Amino acid sequence: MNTDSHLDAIDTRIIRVLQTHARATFDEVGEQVGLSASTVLRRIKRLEEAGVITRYAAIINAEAVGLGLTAYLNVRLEKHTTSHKRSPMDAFRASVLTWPEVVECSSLTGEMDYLLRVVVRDMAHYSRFVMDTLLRHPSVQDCKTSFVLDRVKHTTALPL
Amino acid sequence: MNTDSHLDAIDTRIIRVLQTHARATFDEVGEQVGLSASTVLRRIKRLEEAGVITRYAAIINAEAVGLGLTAYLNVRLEKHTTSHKRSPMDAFRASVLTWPEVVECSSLTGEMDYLLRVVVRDMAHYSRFVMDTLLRHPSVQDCKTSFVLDRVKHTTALPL
DNA sequence: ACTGAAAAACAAGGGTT
DNA sequence: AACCCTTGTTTTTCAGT
Repeated sequence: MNTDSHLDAIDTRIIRVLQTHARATFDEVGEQVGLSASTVLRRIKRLEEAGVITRYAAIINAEAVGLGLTAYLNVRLEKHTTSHKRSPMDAFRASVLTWPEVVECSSLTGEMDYLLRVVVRDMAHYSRFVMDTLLRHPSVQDCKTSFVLDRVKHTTALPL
Repeated sequence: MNTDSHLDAIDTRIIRVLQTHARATFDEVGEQVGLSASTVLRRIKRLEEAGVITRYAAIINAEAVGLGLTAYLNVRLEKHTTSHKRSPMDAFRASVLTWPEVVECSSLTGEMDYLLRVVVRDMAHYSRFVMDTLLRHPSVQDCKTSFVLDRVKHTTALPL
């Protein structure tokens, strides 16, 4: 989790390959960057240990697995601590981590406190999530939904 | 790219493993789901060919590679076609695909037309992107930025 | 630091139940 | 549809440059 992991040009090129082809063999990566498989192996291991590469993910077509609806949800929390134990913020964060529908959650500058990306099967499921789970949460004051009509671009690759 | 790829319980479990461990060997996946490596291989190949698994991605720690600032950008487009060639929508979409800072872009219901997630090195870079690129685009009417203060949750794994 | 060779592990296809 | 077995490939270690 280092902030300055002093990557050289070859590390950057290796990362670029793995961002789109995470199952490439060390030989294949080596061919792309002009290095032997064993050297590539050592560099990738170093990047993993330094926390630069955090994990490898298969990217799944949501519609193909029956998850046809995604929404962005702006959430505003209560401003006051009702209990002496912990803040609404901490309670909300802990809950978000347990809700599988929420695939992404960030705290933001601006009027709304959090932006969630929520992926569900259909509108019935979405409605249940908002009514029965989100709005019932004691930390949540209100929320605003925007449904995704079309995904124009969706990459997991950072601009390197 | 099928919408009904009739996945059985084992396909679902294989996907769950690969979503978080995309470089696992077929043996390792097989151990998790109780199947032999060759059977797992055939099922994964089938999922790839059916477009259920679209690709494999190494997930990179943005801060560790010097990309410390991420922002959500709500964009509203011009409503009128100024040229007879194509709509502002098409022009905007085509441009978004060429802007590397934009890692995510969806069209939404609600007041704003598009939501972008933008990842950059620092505020200077962000400012340049908005002033010199985004707002200069002929299709763009206006935009509103929310900066990410903290990532509470960020998974690439769908809730299966 | 990188390479190349050698051993161990793995992938991938065919035959069998 | 799944398993086992076999062959070719890949990973991983290690001595050498």
